[in-house]
Amino acid sequence: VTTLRRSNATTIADVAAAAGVSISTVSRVVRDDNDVSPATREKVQDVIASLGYRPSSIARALVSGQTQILALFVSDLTNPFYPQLFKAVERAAAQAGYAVIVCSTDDDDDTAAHYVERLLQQGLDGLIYASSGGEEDTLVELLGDPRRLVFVNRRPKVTGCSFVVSDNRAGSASLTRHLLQNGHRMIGFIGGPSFAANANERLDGFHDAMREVPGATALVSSGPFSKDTGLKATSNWLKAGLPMTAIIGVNDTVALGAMEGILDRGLRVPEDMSVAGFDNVDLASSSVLRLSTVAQDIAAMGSQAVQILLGQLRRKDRFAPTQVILPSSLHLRQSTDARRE
Amino acid sequence: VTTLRRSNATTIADVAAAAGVSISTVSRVVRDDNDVSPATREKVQDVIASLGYRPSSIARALVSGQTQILALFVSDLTNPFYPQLFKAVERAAAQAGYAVIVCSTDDDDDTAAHYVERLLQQGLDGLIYASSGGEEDTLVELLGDPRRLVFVNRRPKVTGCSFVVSDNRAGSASLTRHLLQNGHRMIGFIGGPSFAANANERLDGFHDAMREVPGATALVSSGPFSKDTGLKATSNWLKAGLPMTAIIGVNDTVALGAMEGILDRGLRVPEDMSVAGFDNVDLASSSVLRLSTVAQDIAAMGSQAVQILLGQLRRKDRFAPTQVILPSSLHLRQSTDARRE
DNA sequence: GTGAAAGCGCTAACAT
DNA sequence: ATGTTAGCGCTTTCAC
Repeated sequence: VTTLRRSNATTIADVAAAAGVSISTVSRVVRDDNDVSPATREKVQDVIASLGYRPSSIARALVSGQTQILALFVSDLTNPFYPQLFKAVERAAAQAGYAVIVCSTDDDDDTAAHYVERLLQQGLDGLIYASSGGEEDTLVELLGDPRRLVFVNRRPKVTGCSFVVSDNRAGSASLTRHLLQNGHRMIGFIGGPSFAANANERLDGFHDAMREVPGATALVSSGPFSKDTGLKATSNWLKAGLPMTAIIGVNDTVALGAMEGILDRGLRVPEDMSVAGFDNVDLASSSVLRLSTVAQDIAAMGSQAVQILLGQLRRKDRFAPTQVILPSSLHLRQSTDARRE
Repeated sequence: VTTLRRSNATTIADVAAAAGVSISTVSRVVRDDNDVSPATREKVQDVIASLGYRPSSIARALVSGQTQILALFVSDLTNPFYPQLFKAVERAAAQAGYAVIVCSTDDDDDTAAHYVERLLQQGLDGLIYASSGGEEDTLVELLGDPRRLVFVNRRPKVTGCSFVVSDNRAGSASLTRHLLQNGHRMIGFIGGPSFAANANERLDGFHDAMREVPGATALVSSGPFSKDTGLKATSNWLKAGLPMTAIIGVNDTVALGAMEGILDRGLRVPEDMSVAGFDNVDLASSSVLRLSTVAQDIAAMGSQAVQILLGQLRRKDRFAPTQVILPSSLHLRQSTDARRE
């Protein structure tokens, strides 16, 4: 019985035949394995080159269980934070010979779970989860091994997993302190969804700083990580006649929405209202925004996540999670230039 | 010889054993194949459910040659056009059971070629190329079959391939005509790199419209699709004292850069200078920009590309490329509100 | 140093 | 309607 389903690609058998050696020898050469005599090695390599042979990762995956594929879970690539993260992840992954599949979860647990199941079936080596929120245990359980997983950006509730996050609380506190020092006494904080640890930490930092100044009033609103959340919270506050003089968005996108709300109302930034955000997205430094923000080292976050993940995948002995907290830094720009006093 | 490399996953053999049927019967049930008696089918399905069996895509791929993996090539995910495109592609792909690998080419042919080689080795069913530029023939050759490829966003130079692009020339012309009607007589066009067909088409459309008005003066500059290109071109023109009253960016990012250049110079948009772009990126509608722009139907572009690609992959008979040109539409906002006369 | 052969988990003839 | 068997392209014992 001859199967005609053959693809046009050269196989290891072709190489072996052409080189007059056995398949195993070719395999050894390809994998840089043990002793192969220099002579045969060279001959095989020549044949490989002339035939343009490339080992099939699929066949390899079937026997090794490794696909050289990583997944990056994000909530929404439309938030400019994620493309920047992706670039860092992609670079590090590509360098190690891994491809990366991007999955948008929209911060929905079911969506994430479905993706994981499908990817597991398709054969995925590891997962970088940038938008953790709810059912992390389910996730770990599905994945079957904490080694295959690194959380990024949002600190997970589950223990025993590796993660790379920013020092959100301290960053937020230092931003808030800056505003307080500039004389602001009523500051609005537009937070994120309650399941997002980074949002909570930033809110905590905000309160930390506000509590240090007697008489300072904190306004807090929250919603999804979107422009609209910033816009609506700001409009509501403004409509209600609340006399705050500064607004902090839980990220730059929310801060942008806040700016829109301010401008739509005919007010100016920073003369009438200071605005600040988080992430230091590319856009923040633009002359059209000049947005003060707490910068995260997104590139480090991405590349470290990959390094940690690949390290865990490699090591077969017992596993200890790596948990890193990256320092954040305050970038002050014109959106918080005005002084109150 | 017993291999102990077994992964913890349930295999088709486990199911067969547990259900007391042969492997092929299980395979038939899984694939919804021909006649299996309702009784056995149900029994097998029960066992599958209770064992949590999931067929290995890798093993499947080895025999079928299909991995259910698509790739999306973009130049730079940091340009907000691409995340929007990705979302459309991802949705359509996921619906059909495909995962999508994103690759950033930075508009570099070598990078793209390397990615293709690696992906081919890893087993990739099809490719959506959103940032075509140079060596398309090499690409098609590498891929081995035009069926596996759909160009998007930029029309390829090679013939015989499917693509989905926007009606860039007409869109650009209608935008330009609008500016001319508003009294602008010296208009700057900041274009993209020469290898990008969409940039060239937009420039052509600009010239089409400008030529219709005697005495209208066209200023043209170009560079990569980046904010910086817009910023620099604008600064140069302004510094040179050129009396243009409107600037068109080849995309919204370039237009944003132009805005920055104008603001940095202490000028206002639109009072001193009208600005317009292309793509209608989410940010364009923001109150901080209110950028007039030629909108592309990005969602349609992405989903149609996937449909076409999957259709081509499915059909094994002879192949005829599908080439679609999506209409673009003018979105006028405040950035072009000022009238000259 | 090299080869033979088993097997990774599945699909697809080919029997029955 | 169901089972048997031969691969898919590779890695990996195990012999020699």
